[in-house]
Order: sequence, then C-alpha cells, then structure tokens
Amino acid sequence: MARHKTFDEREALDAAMHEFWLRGYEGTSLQDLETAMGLTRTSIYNAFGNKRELFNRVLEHYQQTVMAALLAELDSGAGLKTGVERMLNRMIDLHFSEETPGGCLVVLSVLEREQHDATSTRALEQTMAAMQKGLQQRIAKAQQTGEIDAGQDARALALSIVNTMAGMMVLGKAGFSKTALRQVARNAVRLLQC
Amino acid sequence: MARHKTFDEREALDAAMHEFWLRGYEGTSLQDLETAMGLTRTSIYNAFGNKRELFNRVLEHYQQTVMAALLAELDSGAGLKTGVERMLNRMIDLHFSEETPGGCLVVLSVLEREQHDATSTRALEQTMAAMQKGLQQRIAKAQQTGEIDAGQDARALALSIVNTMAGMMVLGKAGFSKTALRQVARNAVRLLQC
DNA sequence: GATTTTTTATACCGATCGTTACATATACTC
DNA sequence: GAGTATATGTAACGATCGGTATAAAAAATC
Repeated sequence: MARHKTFDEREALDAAMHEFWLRGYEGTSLQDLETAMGLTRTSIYNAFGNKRELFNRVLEHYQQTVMAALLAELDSGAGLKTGVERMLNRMIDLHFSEETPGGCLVVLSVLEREQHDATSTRALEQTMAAMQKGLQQRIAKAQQTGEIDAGQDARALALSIVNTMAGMMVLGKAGFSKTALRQVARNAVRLLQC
Repeated sequence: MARHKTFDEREALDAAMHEFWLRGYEGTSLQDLETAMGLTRTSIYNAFGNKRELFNRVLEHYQQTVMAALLAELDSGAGLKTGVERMLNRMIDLHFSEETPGGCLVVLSVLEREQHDATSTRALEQTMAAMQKGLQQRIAKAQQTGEIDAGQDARALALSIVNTMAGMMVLGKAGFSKTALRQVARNAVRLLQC
C-alpha cells in the first residue's frame, strides 16, 4: 500500500498563492515555493506537475477563496450600492491586511501577461470578464427593482466598477493611503447614484 | 582624441523603454535590451552603468515623453473636463497603438515593486503622487472658475481620475475592448459633472 | 603613421533558473 | 519482516541571468 502525502494540499496552495501574489509568476522561484509551501521541488512536481500547472491551480484557488469572499460581500443582501460599497471596502481591507501581500493576484498577472502562456492568459481574462458580467447582471437587476436609474448603461457601470477595482489595487501598491482608496470607492458608488 | 559613440542615446532609451514596458524589469534580459537597443552589453554598461540605472533613466524618459504627452492633452486648453476626456482618450489610443506595448510602464512597475529597489520604488510612487496632485490643482482651479462644482472634494476627484487611469491600463491588458475603455473614460468624466 | 583615448566585441564568470535522474524513506498490506 | 508503491530528498542537468575581463576597433590629434 502506498504512502500518503504528508502535507495539506489546500495549505500548500495557500502558501504558493501568497508567493505568486507577492512576487509575480517569474519573480517567484522554485526555491521561494519550496520555502513557503514547506515542500521540496520533487514533491511540488509530484503533486502539481510543474510550475505552470501549480500557477493555474493557484489561480483557481484565488478565485474560490479571495474572489469568492468579495462576491459574498457584493451579495450581502442590503442592495446593490451597499453591496458594491462593502465589496470595495473589503478589497481595501484585504490590501492593507498584514496577512496578504496587497494588490491583486489577477491584476498583477494580467499586467505580466508576457510571462504567461495562452491557457493562463485566457483564464485571467475570463476571470475579469466574469466579474464584469456578474456586476452587469446585478446592476440590471437593481434597475428592475428601481434601486438604480434604468436610464443608466448597466454594462458601462459594470466596467467602471471593475476598472475601479483594478485601479485601487494599483494605487494601493503605489503607496496611496487607505483613506485615499476609500475616497475612490465612495466615488465609484456615487456613479451608481447619478 | 577619443572615439565618439555611434548610437543615439534618446533612440536607445526609447528602445529600452519599450522592452521594460512590455516585459517588466526582471522579465527583460540584457539580451533583450541588446537586441532592442542595437548595442552590446558592454556599450550599455558603459553608457548607462547597469541594468538598474538604465531602468531609472528609462523611467525619466517615459515621464518626459509618454506622460508629458498625456499632460499636454490635459492642458489642451478647452477646460478641465475636456482636458481629462482628451487625456483619457489619448491613453486609450496609446494602449491600442501598434507602436507601443500597451498598458503603462509606471503601473506595471508599481505592481512589480518586489523587483525594484527603494530608489526606483520611490520614483514610481512619486510619479503617481505627482499626477494626482497635478490633477487636484487643476480641479481646484476649475472649481474657482465655476466649471466644477465647488462642493466636490478636489482631492477625491483627482484620486478617482488617477484610479481610472491605472484601472484602464489593467483592463486594456486584460483584453477589454477600446469601446469598453471609452465607456470607462466617459464615466470618469461624468463624475466631474455630478 | 603613431599614439592616445574611448567605444564596441567577444568570451567568460559565478549564481540561479526550472526540471529531471536517481536514491532514500516510509506507509501500508500480506 | 518482506514486499510494494508512493512520497520525499539530494544532486545534477542545460540554459540563462547580470555583470566583468580582455581584446579589437576606431576616431581624433600630433
């Protein structure tokens, strides 16, 4: 009977996710991953295949954890504006949290697209497109209930919110303060009320 | 009497700028730079010092060329809203131009801050802070002339514009269309009119 | 033409990269 | 305890990294 793995895959993915999130794909060496995951490279290769496949798993993990938490805030129940506000503020809190590297793994990876193959790039683009479409659907629904002015362009508003999310991650990395990001978030919500 | 350099420094900087803009700092090898600049590494080292110093010169060059062109649009004379609109549209055109890599060198470099030393990081942060302060001053002036509602927070508006600029560069790299980015730009200008 | 100074070219350095080959360890069944 | 299958550990691979040493080329003056 075979030996069982002595590590927790989810914890290992968490650790790898933090490294890629902090340093980017090529900026993260196998040595960095070994240290963070507490595994040797042969164990990493055995469990995940290669660096690229590990990254793709990490991206899924990011969507299922970090991004899912953002969507949970968006759908927290008190209306779209409140949901958007809560989601943007959660992103800000996450950025300034000592438990995460700051910024966004997807945003960083999209900008480092030269380092990624077609599979990773497609996954990244689809992630952002899905966020935009999800926002658009929620805005359209809020227009039906009368919470958002039906005269506004739902797609344009959704694009602006996604744009705000991406921009905030950049400003956060550029050293702008939490107060500054909160002002950006408030202005994004104001756009929904115009 | 000494031999003269046989290359044009400005053209060399342009070429290096395109490489760093496309691939990022560590993603750009000396080999890439040699090919793009048409120089051997000993000439690059002779003229610029080392890779880090070349990058810092490239950043200055980017500010003096690409970013100066954006500011020229901002200050093109027909009022702040028109100026902001022209600047944002110029960024979009630049992103989709076949002559440039797309995205923004400053935004990319800020996100890749793990790859940069304190000098480069400070220069990058100061670049974005200067843009925000420049916008804030122009907004305050437009409030004095009555073009912008004096009740609006100039700093918050400036932050939102800078955020929009950064976000658009990310969305551009994420594969969103020119039409989509134009909608984001329009919404940013609408915020000035609220 | 010789000399000087500087530029450019070529080869090489030590370090690190992602990955693989091979060895060792170990969990589990019989 | 032996055997099997799998996990983990160690060493090494070829390639590439940024940078340096040395050689060759060339512009300009004398």
